[in-house]
Amino acid sequence: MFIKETEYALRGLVYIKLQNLKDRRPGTVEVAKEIDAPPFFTAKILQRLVRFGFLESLKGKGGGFFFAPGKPDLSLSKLISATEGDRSFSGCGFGLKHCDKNNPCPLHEKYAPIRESINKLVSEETIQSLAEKVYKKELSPIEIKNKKFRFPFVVLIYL
Amino acid sequence: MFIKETEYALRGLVYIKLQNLKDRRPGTVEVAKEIDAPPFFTAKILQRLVRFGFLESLKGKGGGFFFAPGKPDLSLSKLISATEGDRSFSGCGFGLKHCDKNNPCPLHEKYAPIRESINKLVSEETIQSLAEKVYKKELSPIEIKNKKFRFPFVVLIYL
DNA sequence: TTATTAAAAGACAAAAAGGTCTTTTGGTAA
DNA sequence: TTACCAAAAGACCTTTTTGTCTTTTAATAA
Repeated sequence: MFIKETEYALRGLVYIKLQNLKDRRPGTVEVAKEIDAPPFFTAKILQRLVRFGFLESLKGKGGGFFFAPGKPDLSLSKLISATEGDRSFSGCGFGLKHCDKNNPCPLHEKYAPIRESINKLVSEETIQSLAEKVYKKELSPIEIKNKKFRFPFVVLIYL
Repeated sequence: MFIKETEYALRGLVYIKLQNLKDRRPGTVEVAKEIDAPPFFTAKILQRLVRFGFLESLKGKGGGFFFAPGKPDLSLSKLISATEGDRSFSGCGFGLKHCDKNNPCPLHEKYAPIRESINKLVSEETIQSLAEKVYKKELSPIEIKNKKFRFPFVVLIYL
């Protein structure tokens, strides 16, 4: 499971990109509300993402967050590495420090292909590609605990 | 990524079962050393596993931990549910509270099959089946930070 | 240039995870 | 029955994660 920061970052970025596609620049309060995350915490996380260089921001009236037009897409893999640190993607698929074909753990044989699928997924998919998918579909709002959300709760690949 | 408790539990249980196969009942100190985990913390975790009913223990001289002979195998899935709580296996493959065929997140289509493989793996494999694999192979010791380990560092399925 | 808006910065606090240690309890063997 | 051994119980501590809030800085519009 990802830590919350990764979860909120992932959801937040996809939401921001989705709004960008509609020529909008959402702010922290809007983002937090739409992705169902704590507002102040969301603000802090978005700040970090800006410092990472993943995202641009503008202060003042009409300000908000947006992706720089020229930049290449941000893969999930890069985002996850940034927010999760060494926790994730530590060589072997299991988080084992020392597990490979020569020193396999008893799960190695069966998990290796799964691991590869995951690697493929997170390196091929990007924040932008996910936002595009949502943009094209325009999902109907769903209700959770008396709140309505139109934005899909993207993304917590966990186990 | 699993929390440490799950990681140590998984490794510890497989190690204990492996020793049981050799008619031994290892104690906390031995287990901790072999799986490279903090001794006191390992003790606490093994205690919890006994309370869960996954494992038996015997106090006093010659005491230690062992699996009750009659009992059915313990699937990884059951163990993980116990140690991780609601964190894991929350319906949808992504940890999304509300994501399915009808309300898919933009990753749903590509992650669903991965998720299924993982579910299959953790429900089919058991502590005992993993221990058997190790038992039959008797892996050569590997060296990590000037320490030698013969027991494979099982199991931290993470992303 | 002033008022307003919104992000940046950073202090602070609460909760959860990770880890340590001491005391108690229940066995074993001599 | 005594000495000893090893797990059980639980108090306690540290670190990390999660979350809140205030102050500062920068941009915009009037």
